[in-house]
Amino acid sequence: MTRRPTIADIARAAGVSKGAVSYALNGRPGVSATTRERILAIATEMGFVPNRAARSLSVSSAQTVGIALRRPARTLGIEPFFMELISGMEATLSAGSFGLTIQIVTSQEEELEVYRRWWAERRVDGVLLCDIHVEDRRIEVVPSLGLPAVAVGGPIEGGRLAAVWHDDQEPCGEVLEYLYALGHRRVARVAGLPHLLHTTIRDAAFGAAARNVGLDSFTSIHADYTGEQGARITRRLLTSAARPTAIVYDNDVMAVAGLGVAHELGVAVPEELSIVAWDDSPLCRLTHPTLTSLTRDITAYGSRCAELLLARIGERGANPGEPAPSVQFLPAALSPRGSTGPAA
Amino acid sequence: MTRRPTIADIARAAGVSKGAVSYALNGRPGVSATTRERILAIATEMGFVPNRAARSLSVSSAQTVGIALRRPARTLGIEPFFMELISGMEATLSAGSFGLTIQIVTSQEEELEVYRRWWAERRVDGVLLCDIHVEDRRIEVVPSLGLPAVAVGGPIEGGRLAAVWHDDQEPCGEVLEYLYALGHRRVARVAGLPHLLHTTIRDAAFGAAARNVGLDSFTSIHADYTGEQGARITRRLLTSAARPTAIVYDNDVMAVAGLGVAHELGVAVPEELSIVAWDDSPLCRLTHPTLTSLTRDITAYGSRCAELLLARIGERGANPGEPAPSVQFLPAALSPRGSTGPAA
DNA sequence: CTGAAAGCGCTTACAG
DNA sequence: CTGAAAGCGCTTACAG
Repeated sequence: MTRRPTIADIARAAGVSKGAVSYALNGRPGVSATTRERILAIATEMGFVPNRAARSLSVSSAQTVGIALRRPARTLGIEPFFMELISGMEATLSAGSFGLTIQIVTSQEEELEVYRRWWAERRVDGVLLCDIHVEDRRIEVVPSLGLPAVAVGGPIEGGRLAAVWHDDQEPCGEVLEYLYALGHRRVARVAGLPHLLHTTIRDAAFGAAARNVGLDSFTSIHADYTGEQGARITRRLLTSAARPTAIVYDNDVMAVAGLGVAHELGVAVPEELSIVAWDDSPLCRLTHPTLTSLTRDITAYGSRCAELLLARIGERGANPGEPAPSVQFLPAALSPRGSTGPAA
Repeated sequence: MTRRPTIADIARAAGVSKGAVSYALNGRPGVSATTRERILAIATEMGFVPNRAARSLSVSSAQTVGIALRRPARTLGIEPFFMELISGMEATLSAGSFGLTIQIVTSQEEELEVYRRWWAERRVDGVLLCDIHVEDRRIEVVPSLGLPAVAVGGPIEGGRLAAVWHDDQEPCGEVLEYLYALGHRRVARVAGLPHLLHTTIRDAAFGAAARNVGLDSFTSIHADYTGEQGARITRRLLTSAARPTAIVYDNDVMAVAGLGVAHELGVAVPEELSIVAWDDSPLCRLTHPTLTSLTRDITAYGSRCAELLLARIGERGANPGEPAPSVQFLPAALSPRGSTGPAA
């Protein structure tokens, strides 16, 4: 195995300067068409691939985007959401020949530390922020580092942090109208973590939709997205005096757990209980009955987030005063399946 | 936001050469204890963080490990396995201040292309290989590139590719003995993809165990790990003439789908059918009844793989002739839960 | 259009 | 123990 060819080798072989090789390789003016051709031919023949570190050092850009996932290891795997999101991001990143570097963290403090280090080391050019909280230090800290960033979810007040988000008002209305039409009047919701921005947005949207539709009762109980809490809360709901006839869950995992509890208690789905999962995933088609869900294209969502981040990186420092862009994505749509039916 | 401090800035402030700063920062001989202290103090005061690209260019190491995942986007998310594995890898990598870069690919050709590019660009120092096939070009190609690599799973014949694997004979025996003790005589297995090394190893191990235990019948049907196929095959098994009284699944997703089919067909679990899932995951505790599974600590497994890879990277070129290490991990252990019981 | 040179921010022999 | 210098492999003004 011999040493990898460098632009110096190509320059020598072509009888030109290293600068000329660089211009030719990068498709910039500065070399004639004929020498460009010749240089390119020699480069491919030698199997030349530019050294990333050298390039990064020169242009001071890492050609890499980072994502820090703050989830306990045991729950990280089970939600299909993240892998789908990452897969979508990665597709557009690698199309732009950007890499994706990933780190698991356990606290917000650690997460911010990772960002500071990554940015100081110039290891990444930008980051994607997940699970925005209502009071989220990242909203202030990350922009103030000068680190380009895009929040997955929003909208975000303040305008310094770019975000990709989607309207929840419409899908919340769609779900409750659908359940109402099926005759449901007592609906419960097993919600996500109360300090997540995204949960509070749904809290408001569902509240408004419940009033519009005219349900007799609509209660949200906050949980942590795990199967354990999904099961426990469902058990409580199904054994309560005024048992709901339909339950909406803020993620697929809790919905599947809820279905399990219905089986356990001998409550027939959908005859005695209708179940709706927010965020469709293959999980929702694994069960019997299959779960009615709110579908969004998470892969495409991830792609959109990555696109915006690349754009932000590209225009870095261009318009420092302007508010950060806030991009709206398609709202979720209802996919009716076997777990919903007429109220008993 | 001013320019980040470099070793030149520190050298100037400390009144020493850049070399001295580098020695001090890296804890190498070449500076006295007192100057070292002084340099370190100044560095921390200035908030110095070394530029990765510059370091990489000098030492020609990227301090990064890569992993290419070859799964269709729609199935990637649902198996908790990968996220848990990645989480475990990432923990030991970041402890060694290595980064993890990830890319999704769709074919083996593309995967090899990614490795070639990563290595040529010196973007990674090594890679982790997943889903080893029976006839796998990577086993030959990757070592011949000179790219340090560790296979997740094995053992691998040939000895040029390091691997971390675990014995499947013992857990296969444990499962079938357990089912036999419960009175099961006709057992079926919904297996993984037949061209995966890991599937063929289980094929052999289960076959041997079935003979040892003395089952009346044991048949393996190969599938692709998706819920769809898990469901379809289960439906076929449960409607066949000599219906099995127990089914073992090669992953959690197919097992959950199989349970759904049992519900659909009105086959009571575990009264009329026992179900065992290989690879315990939170998924297995989401259902009712909960699934008896073969448990292994995937996070720890990922850590072990990363450790071996870091060791391989460290000893790069040290013993070119020697066969690659083959590290054995703990075998899976049976976790009995609600989905198994006495045969009808 | 082309070439020679400096620079990115580190590390590491090599002399004193 | 310490300093001055070269080098890693690129990019990019700056002269011709």
